[in-house]
Amino acid sequence: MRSLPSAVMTADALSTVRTRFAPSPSGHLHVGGARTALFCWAYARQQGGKFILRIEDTDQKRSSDAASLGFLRDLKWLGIDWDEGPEFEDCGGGEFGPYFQSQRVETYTKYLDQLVVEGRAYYAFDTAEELDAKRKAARAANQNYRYDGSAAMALSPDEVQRRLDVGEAAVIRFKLPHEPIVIRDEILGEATIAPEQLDDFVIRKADGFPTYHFAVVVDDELMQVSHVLRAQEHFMNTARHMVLQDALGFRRPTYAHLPLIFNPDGSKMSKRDKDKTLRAAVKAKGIDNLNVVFRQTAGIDAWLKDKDSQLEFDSAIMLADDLAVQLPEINVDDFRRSGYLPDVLINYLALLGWNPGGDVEKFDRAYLVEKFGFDRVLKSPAKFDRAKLLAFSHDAIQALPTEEFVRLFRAHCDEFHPEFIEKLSPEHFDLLAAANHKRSKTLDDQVRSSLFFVLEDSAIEYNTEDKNARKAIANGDPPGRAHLEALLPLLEGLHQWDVAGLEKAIGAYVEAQAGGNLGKVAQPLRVAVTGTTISPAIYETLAILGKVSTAIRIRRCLEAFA
RNA sequence: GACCCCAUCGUCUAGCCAGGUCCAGGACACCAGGUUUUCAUCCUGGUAACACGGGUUCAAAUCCCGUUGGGGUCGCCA
Repeated sequence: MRSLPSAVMTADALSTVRTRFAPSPSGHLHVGGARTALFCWAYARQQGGKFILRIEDTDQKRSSDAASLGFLRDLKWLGIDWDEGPEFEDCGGGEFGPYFQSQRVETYTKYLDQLVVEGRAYYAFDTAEELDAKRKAARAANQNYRYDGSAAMALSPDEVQRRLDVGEAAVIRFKLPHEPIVIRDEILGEATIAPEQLDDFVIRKADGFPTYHFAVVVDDELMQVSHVLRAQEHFMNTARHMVLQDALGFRRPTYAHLPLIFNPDGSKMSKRDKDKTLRAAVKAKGIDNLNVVFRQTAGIDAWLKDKDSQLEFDSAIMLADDLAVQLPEINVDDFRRSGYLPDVLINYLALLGWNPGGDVEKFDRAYLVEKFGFDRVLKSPAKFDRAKLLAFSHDAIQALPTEEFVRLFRAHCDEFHPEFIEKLSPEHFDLLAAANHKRSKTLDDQVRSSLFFVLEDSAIEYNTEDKNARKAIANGDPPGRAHLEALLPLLEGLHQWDVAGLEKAIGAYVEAQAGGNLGKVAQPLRVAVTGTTISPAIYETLAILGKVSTAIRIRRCLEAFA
């Protein structure tokens, strides 16, 4: 270990790198949060420091334990492990806890009291309604609203105490100093904020909890956070945090504000986007066409009207199914369900707002850890491009050895599509997985087209109007229909029902009756067993399906197209 | 509206800080052709950007100023 030059050891410098990811536990981990966590983690790992996870649950209205657990799993799935924080599997713990802000209220109160005693903060008794009215009035008059603390500060200490004693609701506000505030940011550079741009902001809510600004500042100090990496929407907040640090005599961490991640249409990528999609679909279809379950669900009207309200996860899935709309993937968990590999998501996310320079864009965690630096983080927002993510996924899936793909596909089905595990023998499942490998872009994208394997024979539908199906069955000389009729007894008499046996038998038929053109025979077969022209290679498809189902489906198909 | 930040192909971006090697490179998407028993791949080729206007300079995508455009913030949310 070499020692640092003494010049670096200023009062503000924290010698050990400690980064933190500090989400509020509302809902799942979304991709923006995941990227912030990723960069925090990568920087800590690179510097041999610590990565801390802290749960910012100071909003009693929103917090829920189940939600906070959900994204711990998401983080682990991405391969982002934390040294300190909530204990989960082999992560968490640490000597600077508790890591849930709701359990640190006493600590905040101590510092809050200190500021009040020192005259740097004061009680204020305005109601939310009063403030709201003033804000609206200011806006109507085209004026900037700033809180006027003169009335609150004019209150004598005795008067304040008396009103507190009778239980009047009060917040504590920070008395903003009058000097300009210079924000230094590793990514954005320097910005000077005039004190008039800020006002005496609330640091303790009426319910006794600190506001975000206060809790962040206290915790970052106490947890010895050296580097704060967070989304750019917090840039202005930095000024508030800095004046609080000064008032409290705290050290100043290094700040780095990350560019935002947008939807392709330029709107901010939000967890509300799913509900937005659903509302639009409901409105387009008309509420009367909704499934009765939903029409009768209490609150569906309120949900339709309130842009901020969110449906429960299961309800959203059901409604999307009912409306036949695809919900946008927003959360890490959504991408997991969609069959993306964690390494792929990590790689793509890392490229949003950062890159290692040159033409390199495929890399793993180790490379990110080695190369990550604030100097290569972009300043402007990036749009999330699902097509590019899909392309990355495709490459990664194709690079997998087939045995590995089979293993991952089985794990994916275990969790999300158990019917494939239940209805197929282990051997046939493996054959299906292997047959799907080279057609797959994700672990999930061939599930829909493979459904015919697990459906009842009678559930296969033949759409005689379908152009491709008609072409396969009715066209040609002889037409596909004739091939099916000829093949039926041949297949029913086949003893070796596996890929090799089928290839031999059908291959021979093709040579003799279809001029060696496999497509002439494979396509009718495909339509017969799937109802569509889409399936894995035909021999694999038939081998997995089995002789009985194949024969039944060929008969049904011939009837349908008769 | 006020303040702060930003600005290269449709998208993510390299190049900019240390001006010339950039009539701007890569990837995704798109288009055309080819391979393939379907689908999906795969191969080859192509279209496509320095927001605009002024400066500085022998020379500007790169430096400066302005305009325009985009974003963020302005909560007892975080």
